[in-house]
Amino acid sequence: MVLFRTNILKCNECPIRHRAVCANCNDIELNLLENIKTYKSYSAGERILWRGEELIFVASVVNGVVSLSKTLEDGRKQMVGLLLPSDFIGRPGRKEIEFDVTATTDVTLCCFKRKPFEKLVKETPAIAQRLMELALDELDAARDWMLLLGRKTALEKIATFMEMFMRRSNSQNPLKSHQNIHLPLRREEVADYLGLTLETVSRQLNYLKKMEIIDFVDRRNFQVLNISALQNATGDDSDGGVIN
Amino acid sequence: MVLFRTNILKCNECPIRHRAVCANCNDIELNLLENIKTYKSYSAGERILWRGEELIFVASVVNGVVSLSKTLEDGRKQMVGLLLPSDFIGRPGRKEIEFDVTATTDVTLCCFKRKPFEKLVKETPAIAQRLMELALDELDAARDWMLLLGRKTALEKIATFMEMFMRRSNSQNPLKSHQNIHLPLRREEVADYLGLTLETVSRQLNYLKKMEIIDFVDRRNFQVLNISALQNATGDDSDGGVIN
DNA sequence: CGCTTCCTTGAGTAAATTCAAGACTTGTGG
DNA sequence: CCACAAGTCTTGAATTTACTCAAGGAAGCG
Repeated sequence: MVLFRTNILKCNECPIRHRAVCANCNDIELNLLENIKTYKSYSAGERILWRGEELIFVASVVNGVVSLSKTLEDGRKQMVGLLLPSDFIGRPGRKEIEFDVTATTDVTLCCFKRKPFEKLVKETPAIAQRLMELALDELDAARDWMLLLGRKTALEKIATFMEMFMRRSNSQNPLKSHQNIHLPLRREEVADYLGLTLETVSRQLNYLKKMEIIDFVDRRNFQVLNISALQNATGDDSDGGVIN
Repeated sequence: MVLFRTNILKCNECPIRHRAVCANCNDIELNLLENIKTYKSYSAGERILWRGEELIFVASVVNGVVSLSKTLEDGRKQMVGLLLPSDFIGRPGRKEIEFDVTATTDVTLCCFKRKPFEKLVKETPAIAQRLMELALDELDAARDWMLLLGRKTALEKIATFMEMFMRRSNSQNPLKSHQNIHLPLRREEVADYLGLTLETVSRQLNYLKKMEIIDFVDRRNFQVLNISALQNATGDDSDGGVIN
């Protein structure tokens, strides 16, 4: 399952140092984490954990994209989480997870054995608090996702998805058009994210292209040509939910 | 907005004492909560909080049902949370909420002013830990809900919903048929929960009746006549997700 | 009783799916 | 370097599912 062990970075040099579960830690607390961490790498498509499997480790995503998904008995699949670098896998007090965890791209994880980590959480409020923040952020995201799955049209789903990737992919200049956006998912994975079929995803993406709202560089790389048209197509309130 | 102030119960006599945010508290901690709590009541249909509104209090649901919902600009609505007695409204570190909070039935809340409550949370690990558990339970529920919204058929959605209410409504004898199940939602609210129209909800409920899987006592009260047929109709794994 | 709200049912429609075929990409071995 | 295979994506046609629109019936409330 584990392909190779990546060279382990010093926490201080870690790209996710200030966003991951360790974000609020001081140098002493960081050392405690450093002592129990190991890196594991997975190649694209590899299964990291199966639903129901006992969690022997918890982990932060260092790089790559990880998907969480659930499947019905006849194989219909729904993605229920998309983890980017600094996101966390595993929760305090949970011995197992009730979804599959898959490496969508090549992935490196910063892993902690569950039991020593949970001991550390109990003794370290900075970690406990950060875990809480991460869980609440996921809950917020899950609720927006539920609105999308339950009530948006295929076009609105695609537009929402592209708009989200636009914002996430370049957090420095979030609203500049014609920037390259890398899409780390195949059409089928986008479909599983949005509750659509891959054919519908393809059709709607090509519709947005025909409308000159987006353009393809290649299958996995896009540009947004018309940001406000894209945002209008999401179906969300034009103010993005901000009041006043 | 607030209709009347219910007589305030002693925490020790409170029906949600052992499931709510105070579940892990000892008598001393309970006293601290008791000193800052007030009760508020709302009648069915009343709005408790608007999206974006500043949270001046957080609360436990003492009795009644509270719904959390999001709305698109053209009015399409999706329920994103259904809170029953002992569930909690408001999260540590969150000044506002990004959904509407509505009393679905007559409701009594046990309210705490946000700032004193957050101070108490910081000083009381038992409360902080219980809040974490409640948030993680909600996250698990949200992920099952996403699978339902994204991938289940109308019939599977309805069956899943009824099966959930069956389990929740009588936790003593969870799997006995012909028990009365009270449904605290109107057809339109069920539709908003499931991402359907109210007509489709009505049709599928009557289909389950025609199949003699459920029976109506009246509009709001049902019996499950055939539990295994209902569970088969949910589309979920027959083992309920438990792996050895 | 009469009004309002809620629910049911039917007919026609629209949206997304399914099925099918073919084109483009990428990687591999000759 | 090319040929071929596997994987991925696009596009079209037919179908299905759930929605919309419409009407009427039942229940709850003053």
